[in-house]
Amino acid sequence: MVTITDIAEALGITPSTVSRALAGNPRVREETRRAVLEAAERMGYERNIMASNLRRGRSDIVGIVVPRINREFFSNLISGAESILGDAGYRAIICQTHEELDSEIQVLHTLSLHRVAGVLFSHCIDATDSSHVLPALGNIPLVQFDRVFSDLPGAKVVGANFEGAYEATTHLILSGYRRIGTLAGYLNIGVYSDRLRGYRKALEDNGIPYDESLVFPDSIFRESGYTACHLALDAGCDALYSAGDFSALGALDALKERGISVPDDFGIVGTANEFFTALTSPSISSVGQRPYDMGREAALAFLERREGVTVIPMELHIRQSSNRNNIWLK
Amino acid sequence: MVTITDIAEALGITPSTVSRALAGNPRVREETRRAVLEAAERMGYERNIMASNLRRGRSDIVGIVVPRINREFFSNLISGAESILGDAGYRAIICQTHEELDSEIQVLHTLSLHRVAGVLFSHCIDATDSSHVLPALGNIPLVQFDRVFSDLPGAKVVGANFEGAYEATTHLILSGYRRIGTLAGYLNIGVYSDRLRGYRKALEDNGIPYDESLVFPDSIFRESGYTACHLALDAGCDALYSAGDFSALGALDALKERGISVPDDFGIVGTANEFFTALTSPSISSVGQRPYDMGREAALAFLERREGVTVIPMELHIRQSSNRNNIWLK
DNA sequence: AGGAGCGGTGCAAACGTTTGTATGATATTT
DNA sequence: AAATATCATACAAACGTTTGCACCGCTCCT
Repeated sequence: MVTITDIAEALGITPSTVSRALAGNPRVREETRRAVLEAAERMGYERNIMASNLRRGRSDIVGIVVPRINREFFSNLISGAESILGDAGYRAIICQTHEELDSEIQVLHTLSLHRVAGVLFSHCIDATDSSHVLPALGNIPLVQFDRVFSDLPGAKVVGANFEGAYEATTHLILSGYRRIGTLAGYLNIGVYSDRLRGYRKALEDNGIPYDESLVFPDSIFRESGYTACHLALDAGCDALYSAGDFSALGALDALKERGISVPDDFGIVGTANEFFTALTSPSISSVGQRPYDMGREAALAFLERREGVTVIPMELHIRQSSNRNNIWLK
Repeated sequence: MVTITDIAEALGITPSTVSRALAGNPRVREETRRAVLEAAERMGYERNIMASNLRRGRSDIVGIVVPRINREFFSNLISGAESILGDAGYRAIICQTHEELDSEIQVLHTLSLHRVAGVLFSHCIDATDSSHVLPALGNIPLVQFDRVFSDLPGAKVVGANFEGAYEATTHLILSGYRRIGTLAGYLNIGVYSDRLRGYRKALEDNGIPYDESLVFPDSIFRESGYTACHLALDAGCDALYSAGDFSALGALDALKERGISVPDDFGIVGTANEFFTALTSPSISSVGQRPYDMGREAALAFLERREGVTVIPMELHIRQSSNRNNIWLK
């Protein structure tokens, strides 16, 4: 392996000058700089990242922490973040917490030990408050996305959850559904409480009283969506706004089981715009979160050491599950 | 930050002894070792990974290189690998190539610069031969999985593609389909050529002549599957074994467009057992690859510095798209 | 009794980079 | 002309760990 010392010897100068030349430090003569770059190229020099990291006290790696990577939302978000980080000379190290708090703490701590340059982070469902984050992470720059703790420092990038849920619920109302429940997520998490607020506001703005008995919290998985949908049906619902797509899928399972026709007799809108929502029968309407853009924004927020909250608009994708009487499509 | 020097001073010994004690080196007295561990714990010592990496010339990070992370197969494989690597004290850095050769070379090179402890690797479609790998990667331990170059050193972990395709095709034959084509993948890639061989063998073992005009290569995406299925229909096919699930989905699109009833008049089996295959109407039969196990095996192969090929069995999941006359399910 | 073997520890040199400070040579000011 | 500023480079000390080698004291052998 060729080092800066080798280059220095070859040129009759010292490693420090080589280092500065390579770093683009203005305190080295242009002529010297060119000679160094030429020699480095010719000799096949490649900076020893580990030595550089040790000396500078931090690495060129950014940690991306997500609950799971096999979600359309998170995997696309990661791709978006990678595209920005890569251009800026950073590498991403992707970590899954599998929705487990212990794993989340562990992961943050490991990233901290690796002195990563920053962490892009979406916390797991099990994390009810942020008290574990800073102790595990130390003073490493933090950017939160999607599921954020508002009391933590650093930038936050979130979808327009309130507006998205508002739009989805309004859409159900305009489609003529009258008793609209919601498969709410975990209400201690901001994204889900925002969606619930949006749902509620949409009802109230349309003169429909908000009925807490039609709110089914903690249902974002297929199983819990299935169970909650049965309860919703028993409560007389004829539509559901679901804060997740997997729970919307579970609801569809329940409706099929009961032989209820969707969208004729029951409407559903999910959230996240997972790939599969377009494939089910009926296909599932869903409020999409533009994850790729969120990933890019999160990466930019890190690079620019941004503070404050960036909100990414959401988009309603109307499909069969809410397309009553075919009034929305074709 | 507390260092081994701090611990050494606190105990009146030298950093070298502390280092050896922490590493579990047998050349340090048991009593000393306990004292060091106790002091380390008490003082909140945490090894500086960057210094350790620099000195040892390698890191505790393992690179996992896949074409895309938003595939059920790859994301589950990653989870499997992570579970093993984590227990062994390694961290995974996940890299996507997005099926682009340039990106693949870049990624391997970056991992090499980071002196990762090893690389678990599945190459992209664009890579027609292995000539770029070793130059970019240097002498870092390599484990290939799924899409492997047989001429590269190191362990390989692959699904039983031949057997899987054989089973799927046999299943179609037993279902009474008579003119069975195949949506083959990129035949310069081992997994796909193996699947084609399995398909062919199954036909021949059942007295059906292999007809090259029913082989539609390069179709593993939804679009290419759609196009190829139209061609297959024109060629008189009444069934397709597809080497991918997305192409099977595309085939379903084409069949719906033509109003052909599946599975009554046409049978399909895909490959990979993507989540969505169970959700379409009709649901898509698929040969699954047990990605989680493959990930575990790949990680173990790295840890044990294994050589040679490990084959993971595949499983046929029979769903509606090939369940003619309801003979297989219910 | 003298030397060999061994268990436990210390010494010091790495690993390759970065960076504060010193140095020497010009250029600029008074 | 002397003092001062400016520029480009050199010097050397880090960063914290690991590890070959040296060393010391002890036991065991012949």
